[in-house]
Amino acid sequence: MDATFNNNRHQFYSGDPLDDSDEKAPDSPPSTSAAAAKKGRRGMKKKVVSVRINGDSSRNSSGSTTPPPDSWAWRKYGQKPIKGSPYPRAYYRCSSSKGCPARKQVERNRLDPTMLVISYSCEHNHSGPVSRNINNHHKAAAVGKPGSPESVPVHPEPEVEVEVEVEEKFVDMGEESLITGDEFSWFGEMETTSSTVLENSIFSGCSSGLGDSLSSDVAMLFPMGDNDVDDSLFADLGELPECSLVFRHGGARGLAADEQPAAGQRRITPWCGTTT
DNA sequence: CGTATTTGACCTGCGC
DNA sequence: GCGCAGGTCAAATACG
Repeated sequence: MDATFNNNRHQFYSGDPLDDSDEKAPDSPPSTSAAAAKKGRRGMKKKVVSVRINGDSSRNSSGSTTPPPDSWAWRKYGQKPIKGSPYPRAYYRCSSSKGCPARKQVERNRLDPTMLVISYSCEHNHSGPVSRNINNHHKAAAVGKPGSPESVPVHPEPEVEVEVEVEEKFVDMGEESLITGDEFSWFGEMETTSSTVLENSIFSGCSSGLGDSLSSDVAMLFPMGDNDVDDSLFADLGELPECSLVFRHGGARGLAADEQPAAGQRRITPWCGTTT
């Protein structure tokens, strides 16, 4: 057993982190935490979006440490203070599906504490997540969500159309960059008048990730107008990159002709969703 | 009793 | 090669 003080942790890292990344998928490559961390958590694509929360729907958690409610279930698996940022970063894992490798990082904007920066990172390099179980907590938490994890590498495709106003920063954003999804369904609940979503340049890069279906991340900054979001979790979130696309609730502006789905309306697509 | 959340520790990756 | 930072996992605790 633990020769020293290393309990299961060592067995994970010391033994074969890659193998035990999630649930040990002999067939499937490491696609979750350990894998990402080893492969290149810093090199993996991630979508960063900043959204300003009005403060109405964010309080759904009754002041808990839960980010805006989305169609998926997220479970907090860790929190760490970021150097240089007065605010810590919270790490969430998708518990909607047992094999959902989707992860979410929530932090508070250093410059704008009222804004939440949510980074979505999901990498589906395998087509059979079924074998991948979540941690102990996930084993029971992964339920109650639509979509079959068996064929769905990630979350199901949401059909919630979120109107976001894109600022001039919208450039390389490919169709994949579109934020779609259930994930943003709460968007409409949050800021019905002025939801500002900042999309990091990374976002555009993520679009490629979708095409690759390997790994994509999205981060959203939620402006917490009040304090609905919980103070505990976002008590000290980090800041958002300067190069972020700003989406607005009400009409997409500055969208690329390609990106403009309708008259100023943008469809948010799940970076990692979809596939198929 | 079950589930979710929180804290601590360890490992990996990148930068200098 | 060493150090720093970030990220993830596991276990324990708390709440429903």
